[in-house]
Amino acid sequence: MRDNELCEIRRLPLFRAMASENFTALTRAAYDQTFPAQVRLIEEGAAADFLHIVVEGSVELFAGWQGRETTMQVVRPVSTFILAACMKDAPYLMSARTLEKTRVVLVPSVDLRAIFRIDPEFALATISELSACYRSVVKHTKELKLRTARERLAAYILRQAKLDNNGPSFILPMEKRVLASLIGVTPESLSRAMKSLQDVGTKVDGQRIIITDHKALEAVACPTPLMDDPEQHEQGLRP
Amino acid sequence: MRDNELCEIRRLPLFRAMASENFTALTRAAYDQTFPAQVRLIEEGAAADFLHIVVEGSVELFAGWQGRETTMQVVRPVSTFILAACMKDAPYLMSARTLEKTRVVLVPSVDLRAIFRIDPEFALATISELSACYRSVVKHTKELKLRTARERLAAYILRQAKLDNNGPSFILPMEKRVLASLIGVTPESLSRAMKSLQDVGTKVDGQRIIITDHKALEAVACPTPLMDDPEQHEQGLRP
DNA sequence: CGAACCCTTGACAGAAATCAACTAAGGTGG
DNA sequence: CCACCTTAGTTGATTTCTGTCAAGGGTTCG
Repeated sequence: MRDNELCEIRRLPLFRAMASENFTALTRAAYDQTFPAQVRLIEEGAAADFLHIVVEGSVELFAGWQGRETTMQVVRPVSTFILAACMKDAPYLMSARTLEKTRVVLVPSVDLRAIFRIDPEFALATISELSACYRSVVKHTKELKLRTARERLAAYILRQAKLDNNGPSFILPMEKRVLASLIGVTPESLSRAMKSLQDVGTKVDGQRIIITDHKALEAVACPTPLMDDPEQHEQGLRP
Repeated sequence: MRDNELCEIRRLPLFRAMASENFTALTRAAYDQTFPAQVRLIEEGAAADFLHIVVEGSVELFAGWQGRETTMQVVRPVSTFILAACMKDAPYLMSARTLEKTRVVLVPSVDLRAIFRIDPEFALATISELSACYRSVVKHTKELKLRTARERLAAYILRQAKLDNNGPSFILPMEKRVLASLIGVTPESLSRAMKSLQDVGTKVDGQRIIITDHKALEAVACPTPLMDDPEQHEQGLRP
């Protein structure tokens, strides 16, 4: 594994405080790999053998049932995913696939579980990370149950703009059909929702979203920290 | 606090393995209280001062936004709730109210955070508990996005019957309007969904649900461990 | 150049919310 | 003990929203 990545991983909240020798032990057993787009990394129901860390690219977490499929989360660098399954040694609840060319570091979950038993700092960091993950899903669920499709889209746009330095425009970080599934609608419905937001301060030009009237958009989304503020782990660490 | 409750709390996975003196320290600072029905225990957005443990009765976790409201979870004895907010010292994402006369034990979250720093066993148990909480919400979210209202109701009925010794009938453990909100529909829609399930092996008599054709109901719900199996913490500890 | 694939648009169907009325059950106070 | 009131639940009529199906434009990639 390249030193470069090791440093970035080490900087993650999850690994920042642990003892050096334990970090070394963890990453010695780990390996990193680069995948092309649309590669399945994880199949839901399988045993949780590896903690995954996205170093470059992006990964879609999704779930299926009876021929239906839905996007649960999109993970960007540098972040981990499926920590909970690893910690409980339980089957993955979600599948994962790369959305683009993606570099992933895989840490064997047996090593993880061994090390959080001997490194209190790592155990504390794990608690913090899991709490953040939990709170993220709760926010996602609240949004699904409390906001309409149009409101969810408006809120997403405001969140994404904020992450992108709060500029007046940004490029969607995923395909629209993935975004549609993430916010819980069909691509057709997303398309119509986008259109309907053009009356309230939004312009769409391909993958670019332009906010022309921030106040008007906020009037639709009514953002609140209890649904819209990202948990610390969510945006990942930018290089 | 009564010895009786102390024992039950001590038996919880979260507290089972920790050192005795730490458990004593935790519970010395704690106090227990009994509330009538419909009392607000927690307001979303408030600081997470106490870990709550339901000892008797039941508590509804719910969230609101813009005048709308939705039930996120119903907690029954003996279980904890809002652990994640306590661990991160972050604002509660959900409100809580008693559904009936309920006895709750309150553990100051400062003490919690102090003790998981010095008691590795407690830290490990916390990791396990948080992972289970995370996985529960993921399952709830998957269900909302992948199943229709009718399918969610069918799945709920099968899960609840299983918890109730897999008998041919059971009593709904909450009011129907609360169940409706939990599965993400209006009370009117729940009522119609119940009716529509009468064609596929279900009978309803007030609060009692009778399963007359388990196979037929399963054909609607298509239960899968990845959505329908409870995480260990969910059903609580029965006395 | 053709073949996918993504996105959009339109027409339609289906699901669920809303609004309103009515029943039934439980609790309160006379 | 009964009349009254409140509230949960049901049912029907209607509207709104979202999904489905089908078609067409535009892009990318082999």
